[in-house]
Amino acid sequence: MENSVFKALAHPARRQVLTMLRKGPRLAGDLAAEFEASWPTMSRHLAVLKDADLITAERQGNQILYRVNTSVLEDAASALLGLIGRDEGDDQLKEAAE
Amino acid sequence: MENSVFKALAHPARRQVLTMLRKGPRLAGDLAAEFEASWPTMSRHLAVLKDADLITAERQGNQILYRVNTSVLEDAASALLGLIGRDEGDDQLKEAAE
DNA sequence: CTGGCGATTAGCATTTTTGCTAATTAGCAG
DNA sequence: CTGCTAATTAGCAAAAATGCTAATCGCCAG
Repeated sequence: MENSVFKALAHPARRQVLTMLRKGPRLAGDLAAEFEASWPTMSRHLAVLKDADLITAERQGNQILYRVNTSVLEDAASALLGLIGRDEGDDQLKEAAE
Repeated sequence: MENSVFKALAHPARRQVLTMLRKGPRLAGDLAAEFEASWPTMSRHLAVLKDADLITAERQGNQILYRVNTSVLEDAASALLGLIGRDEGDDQLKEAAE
């Protein structure tokens, strides 16, 4: 679960996909067009992201619309912040507490 | 170099090392003792973390003391939050793509 | 039904990561 | 120096990730 998220984030192309989805949902082909990699390669990157629940896919007739799943991204960021030394001992924290 | 950070975070054992370092610096052997993996394996995980600048090593006579580098961890968390398309509040970061 | 487009799946080769044992380095004590 | 402990590096094999081309699936127009 959490593991697949960080694994998914490990590849630059996949992080870039998330960056592209930041401004809003986009079609698979639209995303693939912006990469050097072949279409099937991008398709697999998208599958990895979907597997990690970082994005969701929605069919729109002929094409497929992807959108970012912000809550999972937030959880990951939270987990990282939780790794930063505080006096408490829980590895799951919800608030950035700034 | 963001890339090496996320790559380093991709392995559960390495995230667990960071968790252990959260409460304070620890000796390499002390860390290795808490894992099932062999000592050399842990040594390499530590090397990966050090490569990503997520931890720093300091010799203490016979042993080596590791401590977490919170700023890099913060940067990574920031990068993740930056991937979220929310336009309220904190938006200060360099990009995580590439 | 057929053709075409969007996208994924299959299958394969290459590279990277992981994890082990054995060998080595580094420091300290005598 | 020798011996001992702490930790890393070397070298290898197994597993996983990456990326390609070719084949396939899903959907819609005609």
